[in-house]
Amino acid sequence: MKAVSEIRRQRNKEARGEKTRQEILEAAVHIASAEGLEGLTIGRLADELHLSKSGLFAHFGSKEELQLAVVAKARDIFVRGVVDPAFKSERGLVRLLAMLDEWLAHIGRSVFRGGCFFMASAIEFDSRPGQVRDLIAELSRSWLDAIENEARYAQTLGQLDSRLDTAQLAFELHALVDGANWYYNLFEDKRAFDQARTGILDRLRQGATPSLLRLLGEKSAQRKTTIKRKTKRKESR
Amino acid sequence: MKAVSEIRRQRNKEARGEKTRQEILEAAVHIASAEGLEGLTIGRLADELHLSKSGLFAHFGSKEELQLAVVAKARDIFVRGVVDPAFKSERGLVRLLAMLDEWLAHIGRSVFRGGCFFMASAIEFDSRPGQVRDLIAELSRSWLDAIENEARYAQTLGQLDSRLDTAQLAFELHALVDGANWYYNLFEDKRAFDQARTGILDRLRQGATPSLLRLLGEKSAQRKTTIKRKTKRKESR
DNA sequence: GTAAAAAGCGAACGATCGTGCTAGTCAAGG
DNA sequence: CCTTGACTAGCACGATCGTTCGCTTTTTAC
Repeated sequence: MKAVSEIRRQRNKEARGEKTRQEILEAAVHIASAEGLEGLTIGRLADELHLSKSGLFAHFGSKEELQLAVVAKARDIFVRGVVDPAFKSERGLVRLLAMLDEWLAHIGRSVFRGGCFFMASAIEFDSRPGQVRDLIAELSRSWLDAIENEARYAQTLGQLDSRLDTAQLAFELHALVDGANWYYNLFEDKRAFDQARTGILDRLRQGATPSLLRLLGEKSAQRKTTIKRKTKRKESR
Repeated sequence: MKAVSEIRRQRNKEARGEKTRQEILEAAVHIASAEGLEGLTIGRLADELHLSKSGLFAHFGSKEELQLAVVAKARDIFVRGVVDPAFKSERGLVRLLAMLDEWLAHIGRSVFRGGCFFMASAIEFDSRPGQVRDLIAELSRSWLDAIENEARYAQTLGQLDSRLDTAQLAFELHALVDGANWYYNLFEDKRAFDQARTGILDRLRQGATPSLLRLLGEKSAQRKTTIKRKTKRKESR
């Protein structure tokens, strides 16, 4: 009996409290991406959801708790939209490419109005000590590490030159997506993604072993190498 | 007579109003870099400068005017700290490298607590239409163009391969600095600049003509190419 | 069915936001 | 010396901020 009731309670708890909590966070993460985590205001959020300020507030207890929950929610969305799809690819260089492609596509889908949530909040909080900053840094670090790890695994598979500095590679790949996010959101120009992809493929080609070059050639048959593509100034958003 | 009085008046205007105005902007630009242009508050700014809110406010007339003035001030600082020094180098690839180096050094000096002012405010305002956003976009664009132009000039000098896509190159170089700014401010780790420099030199080497490779070799004699440097996990801040 | 617990609302708090209005200080011109 | 115009302070405004408290409604447990 107790077991059943607890399950019921659990189910119900998720059906009410947790459900609205998730709805709140769903809206909050979008506002926060546009207005910033600090610009995200409880009154505004309550209005948008037709809730009372106090009722909403009770779910979190403080603004910092809300911000932490929003960051966690953003991670969930990132995992579902980027990590999960990419991890369906086989490990190694294919997955590495998938991670970056899914990431770029995720940004291009404009899931958040303010571009990549983590890059925006990283820059917003980098000079603002506290739990929120720590969480953002931790999540950013682990994603950067995931990129590097996949590159290292590609080395063990003989897909990437084993002398390659994978930390350097991960930094550059990340930077290219970073740059695309900046360019796309500031200039509203989707060519950012082409440029990022071109750069990414160049980086990988540069470190690829001969056998792998063929694989890469297939994966991007339509794409010529940088040096052969002169600028085509055609707005394509 | 009229001319003299006007000059005097001008001088005085600069000696009083313009002087405090500059002092205000000096403080404002630093606060804005840490708290964001929106987080920059008039009350806070007035306290810091021991001025009354209304007295300070009168200098600008609206918060948006203040923000615009702050962005303009940030540009001045950027020009003085990055552009001017770099433009002492001879045109072409040397100057291109100087621009990027000065830029990285500028960020590394932590002139602003929140990292590169324009990257921070670009991300803050990219989904916030208005004059401020437009100004930031315009200044960012012209700096990116300046990088590309210098690369193009290097082509005319025969320092860079003429088949190189300079827009792509400028994008990647910018992205590397962008990445360094992100990494440095989030992780407080100066290795970001080494990684960015390594990437930059690799990009330039990649497009360099044979004669230029020697020049580059001198300019970075102590620095090996990426593929030979394995990660040295030594924290160096 | 009833008691307990969870969820949500309304009003109010002190603080601070951006912005006006009024009056006073102060250097410069006639 | 008086006027003028730029500069600054004081005060107050309505709005909104994060947060608290007490109350009502809904849901759950037995």
